[in-house]
Amino acid sequence: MSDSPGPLPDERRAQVVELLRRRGVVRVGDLATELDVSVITIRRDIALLSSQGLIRRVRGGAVLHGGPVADALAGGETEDSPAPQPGPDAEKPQVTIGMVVPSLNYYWPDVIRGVREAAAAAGARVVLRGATYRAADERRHLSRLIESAGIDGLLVAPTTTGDDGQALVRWLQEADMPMVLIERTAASGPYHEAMESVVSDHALGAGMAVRHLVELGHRRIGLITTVQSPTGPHVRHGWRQACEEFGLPLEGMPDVSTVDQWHPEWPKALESVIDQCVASGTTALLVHSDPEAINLVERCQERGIRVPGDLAIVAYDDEVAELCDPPLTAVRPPKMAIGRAAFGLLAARLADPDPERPTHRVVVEPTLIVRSSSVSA
Amino acid sequence: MSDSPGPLPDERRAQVVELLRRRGVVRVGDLATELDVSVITIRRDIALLSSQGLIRRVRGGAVLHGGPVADALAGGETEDSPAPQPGPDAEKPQVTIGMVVPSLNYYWPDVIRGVREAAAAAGARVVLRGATYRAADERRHLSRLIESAGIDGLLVAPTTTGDDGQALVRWLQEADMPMVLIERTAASGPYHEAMESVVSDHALGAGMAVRHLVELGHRRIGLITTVQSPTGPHVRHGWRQACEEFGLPLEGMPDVSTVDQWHPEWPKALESVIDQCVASGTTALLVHSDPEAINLVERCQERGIRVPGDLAIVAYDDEVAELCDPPLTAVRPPKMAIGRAAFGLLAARLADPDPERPTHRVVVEPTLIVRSSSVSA
DNA sequence: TCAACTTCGATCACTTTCGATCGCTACTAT
DNA sequence: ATAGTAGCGATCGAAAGTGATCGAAGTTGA
Repeated sequence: MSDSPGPLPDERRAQVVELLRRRGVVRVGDLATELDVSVITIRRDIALLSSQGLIRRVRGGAVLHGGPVADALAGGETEDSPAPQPGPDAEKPQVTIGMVVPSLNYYWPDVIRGVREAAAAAGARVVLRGATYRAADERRHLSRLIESAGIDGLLVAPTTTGDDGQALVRWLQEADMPMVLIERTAASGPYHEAMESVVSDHALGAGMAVRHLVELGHRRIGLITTVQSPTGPHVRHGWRQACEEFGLPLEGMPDVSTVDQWHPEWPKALESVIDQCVASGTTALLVHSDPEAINLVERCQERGIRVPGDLAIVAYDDEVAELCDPPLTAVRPPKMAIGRAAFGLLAARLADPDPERPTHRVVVEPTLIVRSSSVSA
Repeated sequence: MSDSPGPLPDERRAQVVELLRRRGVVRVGDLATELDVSVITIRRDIALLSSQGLIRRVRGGAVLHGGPVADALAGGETEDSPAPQPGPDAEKPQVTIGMVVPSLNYYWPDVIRGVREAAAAAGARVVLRGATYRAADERRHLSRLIESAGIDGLLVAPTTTGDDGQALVRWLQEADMPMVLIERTAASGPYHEAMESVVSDHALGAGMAVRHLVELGHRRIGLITTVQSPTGPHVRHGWRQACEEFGLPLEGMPDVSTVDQWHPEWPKALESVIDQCVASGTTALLVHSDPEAINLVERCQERGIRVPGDLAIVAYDDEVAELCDPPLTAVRPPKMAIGRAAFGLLAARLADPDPERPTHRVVVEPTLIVRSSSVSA
């Protein structure tokens, strides 16, 4: 060894990478001579750098990832000379998740953001498809995803009701692909084991709304949901349970599953609902979902019914509740947390070597956002 | 050391950083000579500066973040030479979890193993305390853990029933420390929001047992649990639900919550239970938990009642079910998965910068293990 | 197919570097 | 004046890095 000390080990390794970047190919013997160390040291350096995904080791030396030699040999990577991955782990192949949601509007963008955020943090890729709340359409998207190369698992919010929905669920159960249901539940197998799922606790959310209204002194609290909403039954269950817990009257209270605001019958349904509130002395109403709640508030004002003075309103979903005048108190499902938890659950299953990993179901809690439609100024 | 005092410690450290900025790489020996201090002083300086994220320590010296060496090796960082993080903490301190379980026997060792395994994978430390199924004892352990230095979060399976249990839960809710309940649930806050928890789906487990027995042709299925078991009510709920789903008779069927096998009244209770089975024509029995199931099988054999020929038995917990003769079919809660999921949930909360992260609850599915006590040879 | 040559990696010995521990000194607060 | 604390340096065992050797494996040419 020469009089002056050579470079530090990491400094030398950086030189190896730099020389390789310049030349595209390097030889062990050449580097040993240039850097004034033994060939075994250079071999060890190259082995380490390769294991870190920084260069590609070949016999006698190394080549640059993305350089002409590596490109010509693309696809012929070995386990101790892998192709570089953008993820944090050079040797870990990138996981690809297929995701099918019933809509790319309204509720779902925040769930999707949660999934993407968690996937980005984990170095995974997400292939997203938006369907249309119809089982047949959903199945078409799912078939294409499953049949396409490279999908490791599925995040899916399938239609589960009706004959078509039940058939879709059975088809999913037989798909033999890791999957997590989002905001849906289903059972499978001879003992009705549940499928893995991540859901909001809508019953608890509705219960929060009822408790909030009871705290404000209300005792006649009604419920409006829209037909065909998968969330509706859970909201109704929670509303009923909480009313029973407080001994509130259910008999004669508005308990309506109505058409949604796009339906031609909506204006009549809206009048009927308000009439029922007036007739029954209802002083507070939980409405799923936001757009219907906003319409209801506007129509009340037109009829001289003050909100919240005469009728306190709590909306559900908190998508656009804030835009109402007055801004609506609302129950907000934890959409981004749902997305993150769904990705996490699927990733845990994909990463778990145990083929008999038990099914996990995750329930995430909504938040009550108190605004002006339930509390007086 | 020269006559005049050297620079102040922080002054010297600033010089280290400045020299590093100029040169890109520095050696410990060189700096020690230049700054007229020992190499150990420079090593300590470099260690401190690295922990502050200002420089990157390598063997023999340091390199500049963003300098040529660091850039060339980017992506190849090791755990003791991490890339600088935007977070407040360049060298993430080890997370320490306190864990209090009601017993270090029977059910809990596998849960503890699950926690330890997940903690080891995450580089976290677990401080374990075994209590005695008494709220006062549990509270004593918890107080000591909370008051001790360095506990970041709690995994706890507290007594939740009785006045003492409810007081313990309220005390936990006010503790202002991240925690996850294991195999327990509790609500808190003005809207009865749930505390974070990881539980086995014992109702589903009981339902699996009933389905299994129905598949074997049984229609008169009884239930035996032991008083004061936190699992018992969930098992009973699932048994009832599944019986109702299949339209099985509940009236007149054994539905007993008995003393456990250590109780002096156990032999009489056992006789009574078997008498009820004979009198009611019960052909199958779900028994929580294993030791009582084994005792029951033995006593049946003594009375000439064949298992499973005359009475099919499914045990619950699968701790020692296999040791029976015949080996018992049993429902096995997912204990290690529970431990892993509990640690994961707490770790996710500790890692999440969002102070309003919603509460997550995880439900994990048991497994039915079919052995000889329910199927004929 | 086989021999010759090149390359690789395991093993061992040696050197360098690191960090825990302990003792000492200087400084500060009481 | 004294106790406590911070900073420093020496010592020593542990860990990391390096080089030599040798058998094994891969490549090439006849």
